[in-house]
Amino acid sequence: MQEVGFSYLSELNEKQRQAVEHIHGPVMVIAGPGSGKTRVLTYRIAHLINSGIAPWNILTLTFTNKAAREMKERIEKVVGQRANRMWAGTFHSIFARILRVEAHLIGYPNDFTIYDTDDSKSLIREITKTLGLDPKVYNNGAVRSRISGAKSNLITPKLYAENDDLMSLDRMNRRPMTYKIYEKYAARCKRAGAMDFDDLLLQMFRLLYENPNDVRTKYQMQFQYLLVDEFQDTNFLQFEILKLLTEYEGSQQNICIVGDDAQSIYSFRGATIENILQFENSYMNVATYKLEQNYRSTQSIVEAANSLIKFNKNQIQKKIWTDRLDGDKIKLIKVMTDSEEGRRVADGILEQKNRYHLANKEIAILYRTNGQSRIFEEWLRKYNIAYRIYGGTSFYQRKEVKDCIAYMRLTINPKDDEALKRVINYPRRGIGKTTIEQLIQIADDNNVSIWDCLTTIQFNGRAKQKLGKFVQLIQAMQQHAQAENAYKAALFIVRQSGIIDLLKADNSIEGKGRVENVTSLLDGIQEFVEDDEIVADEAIPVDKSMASFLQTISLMTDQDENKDNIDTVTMMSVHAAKGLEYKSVFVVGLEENLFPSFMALSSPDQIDEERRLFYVAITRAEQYLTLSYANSRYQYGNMRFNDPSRFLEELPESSMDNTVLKKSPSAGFGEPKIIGNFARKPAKAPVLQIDPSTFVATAMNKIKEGDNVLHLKFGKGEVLSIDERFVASIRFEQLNANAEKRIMLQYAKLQVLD
DNA sequence: GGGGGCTATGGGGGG
DNA sequence: CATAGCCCCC
Repeated sequence: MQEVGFSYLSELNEKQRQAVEHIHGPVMVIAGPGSGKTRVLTYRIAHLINSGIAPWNILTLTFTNKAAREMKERIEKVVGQRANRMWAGTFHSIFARILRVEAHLIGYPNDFTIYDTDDSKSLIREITKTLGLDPKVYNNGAVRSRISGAKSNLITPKLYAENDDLMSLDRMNRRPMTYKIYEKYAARCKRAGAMDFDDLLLQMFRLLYENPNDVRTKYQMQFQYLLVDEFQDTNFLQFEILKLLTEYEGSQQNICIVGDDAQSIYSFRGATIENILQFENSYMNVATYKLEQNYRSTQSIVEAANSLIKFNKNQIQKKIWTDRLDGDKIKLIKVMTDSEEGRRVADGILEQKNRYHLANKEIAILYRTNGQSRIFEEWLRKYNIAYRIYGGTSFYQRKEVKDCIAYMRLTINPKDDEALKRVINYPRRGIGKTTIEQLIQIADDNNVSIWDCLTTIQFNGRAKQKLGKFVQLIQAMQQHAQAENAYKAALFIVRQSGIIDLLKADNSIEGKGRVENVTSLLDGIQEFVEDDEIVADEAIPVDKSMASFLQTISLMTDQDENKDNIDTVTMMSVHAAKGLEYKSVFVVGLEENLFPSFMALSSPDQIDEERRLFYVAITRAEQYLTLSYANSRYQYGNMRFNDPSRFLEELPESSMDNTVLKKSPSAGFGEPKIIGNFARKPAKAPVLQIDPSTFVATAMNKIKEGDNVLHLKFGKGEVLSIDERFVASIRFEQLNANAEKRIMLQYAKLQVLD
């Protein structure tokens, strides 16, 4: 066992220490904001490992992949590299990884496609049409969320049709045939070898449930210790899977859940606060620990949060407190228009940067809806403040990027009908609507995928030749994907499909942006292929296939695109800010109909959720909290007038800064112009002082322990050890002295120095 | 089969 | 306002 450099137990308060040391049996930790929840989780895992539990017997389910990665890095500092053999990730990514090995047992290909929300909706639309239903009544978004809700509650299409409550609600909404769409939708996904996000959970459940003797036992034995973060945002199905993993003859039920009912903000996607409330009833002898001391925020902020959350009906009783009496009171910016709000917030940021010497990355602007980002973007650009927007229409949702990805999906899984429909006639190759509709019909009649139709049925006339050429194109792509790495295969796809030529023909600014986006996608794949650093589990062979790339990008969360080393102001939705903290936070758009959202106004439960969301927003702030609202703003083309948010009145007078703000110092800027639609690329790795032209990579068999090496990304370092799989542990000068990077020599960009 | 232009409609949060 | 879907015309 590796010597521990310091005693982690001494870094914990009494309650935290108890939660860390209680390693056997079910444990529930109720953790208020900033109460050291992450610290408890990481030290608990470190403690498990130091107690002799094998890392690969530990499964940690987090809310983002980034959170999992950071947790591993922190644990590594305490117990050393073996920490990397533990399993940690989101529910979706861990289950996807397991299903990639086991899916054939439940009738899916191991190379299954993951359907995103758009794929699901377009499939639902198609089914609605073939059933002869009115697509306006059967709104695909509404139907999708019904199906999603059913799946999240383990309701099969058959059970759905037998469920009076569900059926009568559908009748009330004039959508009585929803159950039929659900049935067809499930069959079509299966036929396409595709899983939607809910399926990653549902099929994982099926896998365990239907294979009780072998597979279920295997994973029960594997995951002896379970930790679940943000438990308040799990749904019924997720809890059922956890139960399957922990409930068996002789189980010690070593499950530790961490959460805060006051921060439950995902009921719209099926999360139920019931899970946290029912946990104590689901297991025998649950030990509960409440973490109530807030180490993050100052008095004003904690007081405001406490006062606010009291307006909610139901909650687990707790008293959040802080001993940080320093810090400013909460400022409120009141303005007439949304544009003015943008300017005043930018002013505020500039002022804080000057007065308190804040770095950009210590500041965040949080909003209720992603659409609000544009105005702040304009003003920050005007003020030359570097910013980064998370979420919203992300890079991978851009049309040109999705088109390329659809070809890749089709190459990996030709049964993927949604991908096929997207590209069969893009770029144009003379396969028209009629032909495609016929194809869909034939596929449906024979209950096979469209691809199977294309390759088995003889067509006549014009269509025959055109369809034949398309099949040949995809087959050529498949051959390249087999023979070459993901980058080269992607390059072939982008060129041979004709996409890149088509985009290059458009010389407008937008057109150039699209070409740039495709280039960025290719760069991203190359980076994926060439990356020599191991960040995931050592136990699992590194998979650099195109299928692996596709899985990675479809399960990325908004926070996962974060590159910490870039000094930018963060802009994101409050939902996306969950779990994060900033020295200074601006929560903007505090108006009725916006925050709380107009969608929530009719239901007290939904207002409570909006309030919890606001609670999450203000508790992200460590030291400076600024709130703002505008009397009027443009929404969907119209000027709207809204009252200040009711939540503002729920904050205590004593926390608020009531001094009248001086007129903004920068009133000379005038109204911002709307600047063109710039392509937003994923952030590149930071620039290093290494000259690539003099860099010569050393062959892997020439690198040995004790060598001083130069790495293109991490700079100078020393090779500490090399294991049997040619993974080198290297300590880099410019990184934290405790952090060792594990570099795969097979892909390494290392130069041995004399 | 392809393209252009018009209209209706949505309108939130995300793995 | 943005966009999807539709109709109509070539």
